Amino acid sequence: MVRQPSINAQNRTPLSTERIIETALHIVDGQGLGRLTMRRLGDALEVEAMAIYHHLPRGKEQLLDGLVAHVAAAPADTSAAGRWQDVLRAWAGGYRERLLAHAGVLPLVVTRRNPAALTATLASLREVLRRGGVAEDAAAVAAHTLLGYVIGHAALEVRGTAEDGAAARIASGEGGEGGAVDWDARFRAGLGVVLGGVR
Amino acid sequence: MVRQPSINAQNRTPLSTERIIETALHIVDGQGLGRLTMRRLGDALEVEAMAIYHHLPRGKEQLLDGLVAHVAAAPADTSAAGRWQDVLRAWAGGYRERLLAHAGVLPLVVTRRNPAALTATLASLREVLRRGGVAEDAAAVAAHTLLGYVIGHAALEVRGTAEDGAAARIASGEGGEGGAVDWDARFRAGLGVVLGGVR
DNA sequence: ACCTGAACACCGTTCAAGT
DNA sequence: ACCTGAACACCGTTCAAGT
Repeated sequence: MVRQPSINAQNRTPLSTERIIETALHIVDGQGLGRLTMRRLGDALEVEAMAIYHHLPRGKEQLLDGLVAHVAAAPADTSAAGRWQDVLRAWAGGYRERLLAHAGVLPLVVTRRNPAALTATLASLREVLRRGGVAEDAAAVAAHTLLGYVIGHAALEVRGTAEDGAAARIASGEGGEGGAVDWDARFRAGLGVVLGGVR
Repeated sequence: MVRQPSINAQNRTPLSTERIIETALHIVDGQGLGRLTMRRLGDALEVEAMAIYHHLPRGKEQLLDGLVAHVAAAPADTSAAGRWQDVLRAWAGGYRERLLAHAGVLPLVVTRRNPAALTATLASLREVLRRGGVAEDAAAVAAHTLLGYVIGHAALEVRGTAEDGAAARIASGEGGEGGAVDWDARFRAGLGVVLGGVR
């Protein structure tokens, strides 16, 4: 493939941190985290890989931090009307979908990268509970428990537990649609367990 | 460093899958997942990196699968006496410690690798609940919820949320030992929320 | 200021060869 | 059967150079 750098360089929309992160997320969603390399990212941006370092001086580390921030920082609506149970149920559903849509970054969310992303989310959950009348200590525990559950459940879900499906099929005979786990229903049920346990 | 291959090769305990996995886990625990390379693992085993492929034909993929199996496959004691709540509380405490002791492999547990490891653990939780008199459907939900919570909480804990500690310090004034989060207490409290929600 | 191109020190893995 | 050594196709990153 032949390039015409000087011509392309002028007609291209310039590089930006925003565009780099979004392109990287697109690669991870489409091909997996293992195929996200600086060189491939450069190709997708129609730029030499080394140009990325001008916008992200800390290199790939900073790129991965940006991905985590982009998917894990999704706070609950602290000004929403209604019971806190409903507000948190709605948040949890959205957050789960977000994590599943970008399952490739889940391992990064779990690693130490980018403390701020999850902390903002955690603070919003605590705020919803406090405004709903839950005591300070119980709110801190519940916020942590809820976020832990949502992340942990998403992790189990992503792994796709084929054997779990097989076990359910054996236990339930031939009823239903063939024994496949209904993840939506199971998530909602587990969410009920968690929210129902908050005092 | 000069080697004497023929002499060393004879005096060394031979390579085995067991020894390879354990040495790899030692590297991950001590230096982090990012520093686990086939060449470094070979050095630690006092062997050329390529010798590992003779025991793990699928290479690094198989090595990582082995690490997950080694830490994530820790089923509950299905024949334990006492209330199921106490059995599961004990299991959860042990499993959490296991995950925290090998925090470097948590990202691997979260990824698709090795479905069998978590499935065996999940089945044991369901069995404890069923023997305790919980209905089939509720047991499946509770097992999933519990495992999800323990993994998710461990993930939050590993990230060490420094900002969370700062927020708690502001909210609580100068009481206690300086406002640091008591992770043990928080884990137990969250566990109470989850177990208390099971019908 | 923004991007390129060559170079460096690594990776995982294959493959022929040794014992 | 078990291990070695060279080789291949990649990595992330630095650095001098171009515009």
